Amino acid sequence: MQEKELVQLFQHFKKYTALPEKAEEAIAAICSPITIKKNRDLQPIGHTCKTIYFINKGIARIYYFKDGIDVTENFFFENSIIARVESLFTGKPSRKAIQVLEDAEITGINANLLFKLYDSFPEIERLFRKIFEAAYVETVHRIEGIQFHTAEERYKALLLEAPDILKRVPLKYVASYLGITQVSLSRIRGLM
Amino acid sequence: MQEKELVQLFQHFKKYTALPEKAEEAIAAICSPITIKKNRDLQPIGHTCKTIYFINKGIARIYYFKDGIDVTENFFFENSIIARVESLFTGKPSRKAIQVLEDAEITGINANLLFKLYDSFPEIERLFRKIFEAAYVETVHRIEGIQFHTAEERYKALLLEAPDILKRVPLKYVASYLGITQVSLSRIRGLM
DNA sequence: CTATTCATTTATCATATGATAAATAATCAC
DNA sequence: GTGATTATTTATCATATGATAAATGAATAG
Repeated sequence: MQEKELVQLFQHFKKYTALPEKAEEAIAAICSPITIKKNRDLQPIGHTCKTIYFINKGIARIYYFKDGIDVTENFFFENSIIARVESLFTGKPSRKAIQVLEDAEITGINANLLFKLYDSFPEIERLFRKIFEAAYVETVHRIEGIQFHTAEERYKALLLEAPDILKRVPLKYVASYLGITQVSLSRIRGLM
Repeated sequence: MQEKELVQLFQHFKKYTALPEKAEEAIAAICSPITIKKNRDLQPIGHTCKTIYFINKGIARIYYFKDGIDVTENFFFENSIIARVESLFTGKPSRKAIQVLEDAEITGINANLLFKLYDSFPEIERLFRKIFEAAYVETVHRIEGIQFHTAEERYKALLLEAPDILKRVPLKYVASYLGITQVSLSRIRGLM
C-alpha cells in the first residue's frame, strides 16, 4: 500500500474524528490499493459487499437495473467513501454494482476485518459510525430533493449543488440519477 | 418512568445487540415518558433535535412544508425509533416536525446525555450505530422505490409492504409521502 | 344530535414527461 | 486518421399527473 494514498485516507478520516496512531496502523493493515480503468466494475451485481472503498482519484457510481434499464443510484468523487450499505449492513447480496467512470485509484478496506477492529478500537467504531451517519443525512436530503420536485427543479438543484457531476459524468447516467429519461434531461437542458 | 414502557424499549434494543445491565440502567436514567394527543406536534419545526423518541403506542410522522405544502417524509409505528437525523447528527435546527397521528405513548431519550454515555459504554454506542445503520438502509431502499417508478407502482408497493399505513393514516398524508397529490392518489385508488 | 369543519372522491382541462424514431455530435478501436 | 460505436439532441405523439373546482362522505365540537 502506497504511503501517499494512506495519508490521503487518514486526512479524510480526520474530518470526522481523531484516531490514535495504533488505530491508524490497524486500519492501514487491512487496506489494499486498487487501480482500475474507466468504465470497469469495481464490484459486480449480485455479490455481497465485503469491502468499503475510498476514492483517491477518479469518479464512481452505484447502479442497478430496474426492468432492464440502467439506473444510477449515486455518484462518488475523490475523497469519499463508497459502500453498498444495503448489503454491507445486512450481509445480503447486493443487486447493485459499483462502476468507475474515470481511470481511478482506490483504497479497499476489508469490511469484516474492520468490524473486528471495532472491538479493540472504539475510536474506529466511532469513526465509521460518524462516516455513515453523515452519509445517512445526505441520503435523507436526497429524498427531500426528489419528493415533490419537478425534473427541471431537480436538474437546477444539481447544477447548483454538484456541478462537477455534470462536468465529469455522461448525461445518460445523470438522467437516471435524477429519475428521468435521457431524452427528457436533454430537453430540459435545451430550455435553459 | 413506567417499568412497562422501559421493558418494551429494551425489548426493541435486543433486536440489535445485547446490553449489560449497567448500560440499561444508564439509559433508563435519561428516558422520560411522554403522553401526547392525536394530531399534536411532538417536536415543532425549527428546533434542533435533542431527543430520540421511541414509540410505545401510536403512530407518528415527520413532515415539513415545501412551498407552503405539507409534505410527509416518513411514518413511524409502535416499536420504532424516531429522530430527525439531519438535525440530530449535525446540530443544526430542523425544518421538519414530528407529529403524532393517534393518541400516543412515547419514550424520549435525551440525545446529549446519550452521546455522553457512548464514552463510558461502547455497547450503547454500538447499539445506536446499528439502529441508525438499519434506518439508513431503509432510507436507501426508499430512494430505490421512488426513482423511476410511477405513482401507481409506488402506491401498489406501499399496499404490499406497509398496508398498515393505508389503514391507520389519513390519505392526504400518504399522498405527499408517495410524492403525489391527494387527488392523484384518490384517482389511482379508484382504478383498482 | 346537529352543524361545522375536514377528508375523500369525481370531473375537466393543462402540462410535463415518457416512448419512439431519427439526426447530429462525440468518442473509441484499430 | 478513419470507420464504427456510443452519446446527445431534436421532433412527434401518447399519457400520467397536476391544478382547480365541485360533490360527497366522515369526523369533531359543542
